Amino acid sequence: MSVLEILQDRGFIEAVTHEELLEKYLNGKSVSCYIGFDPTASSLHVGSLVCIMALAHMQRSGHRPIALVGGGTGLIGDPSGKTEMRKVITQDQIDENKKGIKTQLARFIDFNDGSALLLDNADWLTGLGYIPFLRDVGRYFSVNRMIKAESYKMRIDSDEGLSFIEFNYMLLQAYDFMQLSKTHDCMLQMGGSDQWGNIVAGIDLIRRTQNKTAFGITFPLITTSSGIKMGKTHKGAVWLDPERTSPYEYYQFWINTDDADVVRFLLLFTFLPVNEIEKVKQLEGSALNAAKTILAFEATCIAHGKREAEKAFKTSAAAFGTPAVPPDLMPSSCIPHKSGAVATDDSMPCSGFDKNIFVKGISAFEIFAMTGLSKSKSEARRLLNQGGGYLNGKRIKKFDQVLSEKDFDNGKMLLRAGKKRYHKIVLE
RNA sequence: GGUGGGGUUCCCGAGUGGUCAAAGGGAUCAGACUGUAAAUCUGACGGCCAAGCCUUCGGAGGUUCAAAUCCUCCCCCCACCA
Repeated sequence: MSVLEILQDRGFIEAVTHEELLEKYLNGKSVSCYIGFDPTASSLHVGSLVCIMALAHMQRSGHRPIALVGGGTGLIGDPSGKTEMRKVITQDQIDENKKGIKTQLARFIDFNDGSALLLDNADWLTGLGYIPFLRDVGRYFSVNRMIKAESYKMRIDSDEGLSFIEFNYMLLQAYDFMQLSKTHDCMLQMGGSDQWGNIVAGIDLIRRTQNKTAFGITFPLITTSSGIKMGKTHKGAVWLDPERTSPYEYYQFWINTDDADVVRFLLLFTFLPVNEIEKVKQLEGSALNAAKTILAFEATCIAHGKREAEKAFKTSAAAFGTPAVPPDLMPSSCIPHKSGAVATDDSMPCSGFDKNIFVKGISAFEIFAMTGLSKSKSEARRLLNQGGGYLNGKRIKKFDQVLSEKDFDNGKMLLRAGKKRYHKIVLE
């Protein structure tokens, strides 16, 4: 089965250029393909996961993925599909962010022995001379066509407008593609659907300058079925960096997937065989929870490793009850299928507090603010007043209920905000 | 450079001297219902030593008993013209 079919079956494909030729190109031999990553943040998040998984599939099919960090273009900011101008960031920040990105990509893609590459377009962009660039590259771009491009439309029409520096972004990305085609024989660029314009621009440039055919694939923008952009929660983005989003939170993010999204997400965000995932379609109602558990486990496993996935699984079992995962449901998953998994709370968010605080006694709302379950004391009061605070599973009746040593069991105390957010307190 | 229009709480967006911590919507959070689902309903939604106090309406001053609202200067954005 070809990669293209795999990607197709799994729902990665939004659009491709010259499909038949591409199919041939990919089947003939091992080729290179690239996706650009924006280094404006020090960590990738769930929103980039489709791209990352696509590269991983490419690698699994014997091709060589190239992750291109936009160290050069990051100094500009891609306006495609954006309503606002991107903040321009400094070189130092970019260098810093690049490191983080590589570490995270390495969990999904094997960079050993050149089987995948991480490149930075700063290497060839920052030294470009303006006049030569205009002459060699700029001449091939029609402004008439650019201003009609869908990706610029939003900005052209908006009040904010589009600055010239941003307008150039397309040329630079096209130049990247051309550069990679020359230096790494990389004739395939992939990206989110907002990248279509930029990708096609690169393909055109390669055709005009080298008379060669290059290819492009775009992925759909993944939204949840409620129409929200994938990967956002009350805390903001869901990061791939375990320091920013702990494996437990990551697991929780996935297990809270909408019913309607489970199959789609299993296909996109796990490597489980398509035919096994197909069976999930027959599940209804609460039976889907088992599928969500597998989704969460697999996704966590890929991003953070099996150990962390198991810890998150057990911790969730301790908090929410052990889920029944039928053995015949997606048997390829390495989730503990058999029941009897031990529920522990290893990876539950936890803080240690000085014992004296509880010897004296402390108001519940203060503790909620201190643990971060609530952002401020006001918020904590509100939460508790509305009956959203729980101590060891029992609702806290008054916002200033005093917590003391008596409330500890075996040296620990379990707080909960709302239905899902737990926090463990231990004495130091 | 000229002329006109703008910058409001997470976002959109009302508000043009007191009744404004600021309408409405979205997002978010909690409660009920549930399956750690969706939808729905209810409530909350700046901070704090909490029936009170403090800080917010681009920035800095000023007028006034009282300003997001009036005046002055500055910064930024947009449109049209050059």
